[in-house]
Order: sequence, then C-alpha cells, then structure tokens
Amino acid sequence: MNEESAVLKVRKQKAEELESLGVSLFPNRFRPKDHAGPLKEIFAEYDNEKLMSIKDSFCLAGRIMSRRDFGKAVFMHIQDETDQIQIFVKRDEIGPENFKLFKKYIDLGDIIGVEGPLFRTKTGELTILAHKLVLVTKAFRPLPEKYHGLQDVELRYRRRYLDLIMNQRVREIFRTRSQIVQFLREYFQSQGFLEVETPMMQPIPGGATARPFKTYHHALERELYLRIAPELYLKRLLVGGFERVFELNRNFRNEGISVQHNPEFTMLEFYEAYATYEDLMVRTEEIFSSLAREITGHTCITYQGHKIDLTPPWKRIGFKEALIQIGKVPPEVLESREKTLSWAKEHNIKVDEKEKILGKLWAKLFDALVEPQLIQPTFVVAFPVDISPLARRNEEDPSVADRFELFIAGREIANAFSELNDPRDQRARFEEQIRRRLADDPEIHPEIDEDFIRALEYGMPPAAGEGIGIDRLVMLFTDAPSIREVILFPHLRPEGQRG
RNA sequence: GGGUCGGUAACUCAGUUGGUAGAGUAUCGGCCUUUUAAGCCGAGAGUCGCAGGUUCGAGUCCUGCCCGACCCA
Repeated sequence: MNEESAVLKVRKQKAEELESLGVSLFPNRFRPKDHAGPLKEIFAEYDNEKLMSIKDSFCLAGRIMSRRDFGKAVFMHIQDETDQIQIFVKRDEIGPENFKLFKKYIDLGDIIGVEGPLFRTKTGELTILAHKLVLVTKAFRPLPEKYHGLQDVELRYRRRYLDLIMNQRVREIFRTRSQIVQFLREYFQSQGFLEVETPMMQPIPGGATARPFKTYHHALERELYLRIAPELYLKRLLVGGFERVFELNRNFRNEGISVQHNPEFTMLEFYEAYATYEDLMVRTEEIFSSLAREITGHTCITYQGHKIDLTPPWKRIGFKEALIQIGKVPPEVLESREKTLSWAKEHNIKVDEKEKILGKLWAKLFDALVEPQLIQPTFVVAFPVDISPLARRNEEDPSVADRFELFIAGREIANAFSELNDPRDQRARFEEQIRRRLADDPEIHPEIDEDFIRALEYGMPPAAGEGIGIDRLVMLFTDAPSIREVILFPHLRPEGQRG
C-alpha cells in the first residue's frame, strides 16, 4: 500500500488550506478549565430548565470522536481524559463564517476547545452549546471505525496511542495498574519500608536463574548485564543497616515471550530484617486482600471465569505434599531421581534425562501437574533446597528451604523466603551452582559475586524477602488474559510494511 | 523451535466448486437546526502480507518467507 493513503492526502491538503486562511493548526494557548467526567457527575440530576438557569459558561478541550451533521447545526462527542461529552454547534451561535470553516475543515480526530453553557437535549443528554469553538490540534490521520473501534491486536500493541483513544477498557486497565503501584508504594512506606533504587546494570547478574541481556560500557571497558533481579543488592542494604527496604522497578530476562512473559517486566521486591517467611505469608495476605478492597471494594475477584477469594487466611501446603495430593504423584516416585525420571516419562511430562538435580525434576512435575490447579490463593512451602540457592535451610529438615511461592489462578505470583545469611553456606551453594555449569546449564552465570559474600561476612541480620510480579498482579486485578494487555508497549518484532 | 488459525480499502469485515474485488464506517460533493451506529442522493478509494509456482485464468490451489494470535517445547 502506498505511503500516503487517499484520506491522509486529503486531510493534509485541507489542513494547508486552513492554515493559509490564517488559522493555526497547532496553537498552544487554549487552557481548558473543565472536564467531561466531572461535569456529567455534578449535573447528573439537573433537568434542562435547571441547567438553563445556570449562567456559567464551561470550557473544555477534547478529541472529536463522533459527529452528526445537519445543514446549519452539528452534534458531536468530544473525549478528554475523563470521558466523552456531547457538543452542539449551531450556525446561529458561532456565526455563519465560523460555522462554514468549522464544517469544512474540522474533522473527526481533531482536538478542539469549546466554551459554552450546558443544556439537556430532547433525549436527555447533557450537552454543551458551543458559543466558542477553536481548533487546538489538527489530526492528519483518520480514526478507526467508530462502532467496532480498533480490533486488530497487532495494531493495538504497535499503536497503543490509538488503542487508548478508541478503547475505554484499555485506558481503565492502565489506570488500575497505576492505582495498584501507588497502593503498594503507600503500603510499604506506611510500614516503615524505605524505597530504594539499585543498579539496573550489573557486572554479575544475580538473584535469579535466567539468561541476561548483555551490554558494554566503553569507559569502564567491561561488559555489564541488565539485571535479572535486584535481590543481591537489596540484601547488601540489610547489611548496611536499613532494616526494611523495597524496590519496585523493571527486571530484564532474555528469554521467550508468552502470555505470561515479557522481556522486561516489573517486580516488587521487599526485605524485612528480623522477620521470617512465615511473617511474610501474613503480610502477603494483608497486602492482597486490602489491595482487592481498594480496587474492587471487596476481597473476591473474577479472573477469566474463575471466582477467586482473597480473604485470609489462604491455604498452605508443602511442595512435596502438593505433588502427592494435588499432582497425584505416588509418594515412592519421589524417593529417587531414577524413579522420578521414569514416572515423568510414563506420564508424558517432558524432562531432561541428564538433569542431575532432583529438585529441578520435581519442579517440572509441579509445573505440569500442580500449578494449573492452584486457582484459589495457595502458599506452597518447604521448597527443595537445591532449587533455592539464596534461601535459608529449614532447621528441622535441612533438605528444604524456608520458602514459599504464592499461586493464584494457576500462576506463580510471588516468591519469598527467609534469607540465607550464613556466608559459608552461601558460598557453598554458589560453588555448587558453578559446578553444575559443567552440566551445560546456560541459565547459571559462572561467576560468584564475591562482594556479596563479603557483605554477608560483615553480618546480615536475619531477614525475609519477597518478590511480587507486578504485571501478573495487574493481570489478575484487570482480568487480563495476556501480559501484553497490562504493558503499555509490549515488545514485538519490527513491523513490516503496513499502513 | 513445532502445531493451529489469521493478514483483502484508513478501520471493521464478506468474498461460493479457480473466471478480472464487495459492504458498512471513514473520506469527497449535495440536502437537512435536537442528533447519538442520525438520515437521504451521488462519487472516489485496493501491490488481496511478500516472493515464486501450477493454470488459458489465482484473493481462492501449491512452495518458501515476513508479521501477529493461541497452544506446545
């Protein structure tokens, strides 16, 4: 398709004509004083007679979303950030010259400024009678179809601005997202947590197992990695004496894209000295249930057809118990690597035959058999230590960590543990990870973060820490089926030749 | 990486067993001073994702590639 569609050409030409008549296409002096939403709210109960008795003139700006033309009058709806409101333009009100210009040169999609009194039409709609009308911003491109809006998913993501103009629900999702983030900030600040910012570019990417993005710093002459997690830096702050810290920002993982994964995603991590993972379960219940009340007014939400009850307390179950009770894995299968492997194969669960770490095999079973069934909020506790390299060992059973993951709607939403603060054990676990590198696991970075060990050697107070995936949380609260629906500009391949 | 589905006018979509591409909205011209998916009359608008192939003839069948959605790995 050619560079300029016919409509685009016509519009640019009309715009130039208008400009040559002395009308500015992009003036910046208009100052709206009112907004559609509040006006509709304030005057909801006013009938036409009462509205006419108000002498006030109102002044607002917005984009023309629809238009119904008559010979000497025009109805249209303009949309500002809050809502749409109807405007009535009459030749007798704005004068024949202005009306002629308006009819010929003002298009759907233009942003205009309006001043005038309110009235109610025959059908009862609150409407502004335009006394004054000015062009604020000329639109060269036409809006999508007024009835169906913008449907094409690809176009919605590539031109999110259009999606936001056309689809009210999309605007709502991102308002809710902002509300959630703001709630969390206020919650943690009110609980005495300090908001901090730690490096996004790290010399050794740590705190999780994932493939990092690599970059290069010329002045330092060294490779840096976009962080896969802030964990190791936040713990250094515990060593430094801050007892409650949180960070709410982006992580980057150079892995697949799916309905649950975007290469950059937002994570809340918080650390609390002198607390345990059990304290964090209570805190998590408190956060989610009060967040639900804040957003929806109650503690139940609906996600993709599931009714989900966030009222505390939530179910707790051990990792192995979950495999046995929920995943229906026979207990004896978990006795050895060999039995686990062959059982997995029998049941068509894809596992790496060379996998040496029993915990990783169990995790595969868990992902396949348990996770999808955890619809109601569930804390899974007592994770195998060999897949929890930064978590404290349980005192009674050193094969498991004092750790939980929170599942809601069949997805992992949060991950938390009592922090390992013994530098000797931490070094041993890092070294074990390095050893596994021989098994050719590209996810594990070969370098030990020596400075982190050194920090622990100065003494980190006992603490618990938690990470909550904000994008998935927002999905839950906005009933969004894909992570792309809650990320303003999700990553896509560069576009081919499209209009 | 594999599978399924999709890509046709600016937007939303039709397009039959292969026979020269349609509608609605939007746009342009005309009529209309309480409409709201306004209405009526008229007009223009397409590299059918891209490149090959089969065929007298391809939007339609075949192959490869690009982009997207979903599922699987």
